[in-house]
Amino acid sequence: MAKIRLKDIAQALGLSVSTVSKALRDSHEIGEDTKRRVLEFAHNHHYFPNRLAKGLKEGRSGTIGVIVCAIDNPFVSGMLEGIDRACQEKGYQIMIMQSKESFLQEQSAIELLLANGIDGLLISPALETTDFSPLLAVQQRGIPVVLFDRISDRIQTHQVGANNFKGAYDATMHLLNKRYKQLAYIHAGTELNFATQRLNGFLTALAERGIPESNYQVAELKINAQTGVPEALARALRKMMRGPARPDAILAGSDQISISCLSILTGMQVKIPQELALIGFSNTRLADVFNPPLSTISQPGEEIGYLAAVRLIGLLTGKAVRQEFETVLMDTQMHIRASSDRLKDLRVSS
Amino acid sequence: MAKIRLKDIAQALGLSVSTVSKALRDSHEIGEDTKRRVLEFAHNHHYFPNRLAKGLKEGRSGTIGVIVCAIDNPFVSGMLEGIDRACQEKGYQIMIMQSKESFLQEQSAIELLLANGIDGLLISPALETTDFSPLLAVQQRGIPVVLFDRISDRIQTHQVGANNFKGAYDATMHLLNKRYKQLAYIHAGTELNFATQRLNGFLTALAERGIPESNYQVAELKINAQTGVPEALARALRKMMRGPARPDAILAGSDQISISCLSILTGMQVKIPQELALIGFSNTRLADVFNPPLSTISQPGEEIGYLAAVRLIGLLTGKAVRQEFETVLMDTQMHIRASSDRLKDLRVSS
DNA sequence: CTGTTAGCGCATTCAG
DNA sequence: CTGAATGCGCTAACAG
Repeated sequence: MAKIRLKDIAQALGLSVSTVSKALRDSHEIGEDTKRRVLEFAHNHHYFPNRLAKGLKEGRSGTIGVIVCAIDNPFVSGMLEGIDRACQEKGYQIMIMQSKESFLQEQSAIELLLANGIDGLLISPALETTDFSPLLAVQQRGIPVVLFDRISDRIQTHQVGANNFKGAYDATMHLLNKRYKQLAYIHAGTELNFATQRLNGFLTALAERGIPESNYQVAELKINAQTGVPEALARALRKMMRGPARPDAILAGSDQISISCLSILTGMQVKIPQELALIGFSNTRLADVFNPPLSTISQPGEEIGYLAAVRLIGLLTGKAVRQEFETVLMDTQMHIRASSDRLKDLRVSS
Repeated sequence: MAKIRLKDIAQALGLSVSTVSKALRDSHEIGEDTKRRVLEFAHNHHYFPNRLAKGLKEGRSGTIGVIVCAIDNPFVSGMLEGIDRACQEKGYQIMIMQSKESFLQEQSAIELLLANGIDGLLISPALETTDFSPLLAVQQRGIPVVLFDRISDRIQTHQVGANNFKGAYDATMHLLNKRYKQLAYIHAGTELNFATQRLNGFLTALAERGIPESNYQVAELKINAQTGVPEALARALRKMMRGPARPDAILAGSDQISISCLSILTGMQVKIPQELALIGFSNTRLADVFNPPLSTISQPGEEIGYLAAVRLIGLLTGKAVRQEFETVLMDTQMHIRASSDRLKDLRVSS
């Protein structure tokens, strides 16, 4: 079971290397008979072409670079699963790098991937990233780029993300339909496209229902090196609950905020949903087991990854016409659970 | 910002390709002056050696193959994070494949990785895998293999996993110390090494305390294509709770079983921990937010991944003496929360 | 239909 | 101290 090369097959069968190569690629200029012999021998001896040599020769590597914020984020790993599935189907490899939300790390990831001869780049930009020129440079080198999850209008290419506007809009409408009267939206900075879209969804729903400014509020957490989400959130919630416009329903703008909210409010002895309803953007599969079960708006992570990879591979194989870039917005899903359902009285009666 | 090669540097500086190559590798046979010029030019033009060419030439790829059951399992992605960190430090790339717990998929993953010229293999074998001969074959090809998470004595190599015996032992002692009297251990098949270790930890603790057989039970879930964990578990729990030896404390043998237990028991209106205590092996970070907060035994996933990768890279760089394989068992951590703490009366009083 | 040749980018002999 | 030549395994143009 040693490594077997074209040369070995050629020698064993008394053929030349190039004949074997062509036979394996089913070239028309090789006789059926020879093809059969070669294919059989190759199969029996577990021949696999050396990717390095093939890539070097063909000027392509069959590898796609993937940049995400962090591989151990469950939502991210779901998207990676989708990307992996697409690449598996099409015979591509992936090379994953992490930005850790840092623009600099993202840049060096890009350089490293380029050095490794990736054929295309799949990227979910770091939160820090506002300058998209490195990505434009990648495109100019003839390497297609596709954005997923975190999309941006500062670069022209295929993009696949979630319909955050609609997700927030629907969630807000849900709260209004449940007759909550004093709403709050909590998020962590509107720099990012998706944060803005969610905010707009929230505001649009309120406007459509004619809710006056006195009946809602928006809190933007200031996160930095010293202050993490939980601390900033705890402060904001305390202020909010003691303030004049104490909310009776909160929409949380991110996975971390949603879960921290639940945990902090529980710690503050706030009864959910009796005193305060909570619904949040989150992709956790464990919302059912929370206390109380948490209403969520979730994004189809795996589909986003899958579609983005398919788009990129399309560009790679030149099937797609250039300049016909499209932005796909996948629908989010709303899961109503006890935390935003004032009718149920979670497992007290029943 | 086009692709830049050794040739380009050579031409620009009026040198030969080989001189440039040597200068970049800091060869002693190149003048300091020339080195400086080359290094500066290379840096300014973002030169990176072409990995494919380098690998082809050197007969190594600088790539490590990683096989896991599923990339979107949070525990797995934590280990991948550790692996990635180690590889980042040492300048290796990783190529990740999934077995989906299937022996066959694992085999084809191995073949694909070999075809891609990996220098070493990091594997957490599929649950199905009982035949380790494919891995032995990999070793015989001179490609080092390191097992992580799911270790086995059927192959001789470095192995890094968690001390499952001690984890189960400690958890069982914890339950006994809390004066629970009727214990149950639920797991999903003892084929795997780690399942056996956990079972042994449970039994050893009971034996040391002289608990008679009538005061404990072990339930093994029969999982198959039709029956998933939740269904099998629901059946087992119903039977258990109606049976003669109704337990007052359960130790759950896996992440999925732990969380499903909590959710099913809650659905059955069983009061936790008043009627029944629950502690389980789990790596979720959200145990605090569960209802009630779930006591867990967690494994240091990232460290396991990191250490395994370091071991493998050690073998690759020949630093380690062969035949001196070691098995590292990392300590698990026990997090006591409300679900197994009969003293607290979770957030009724406070 | 099959074989010979050249070259992808790099590291490494071996000459100068 | 520097350069010319060789080959890693493969594909593709060109001969036979």
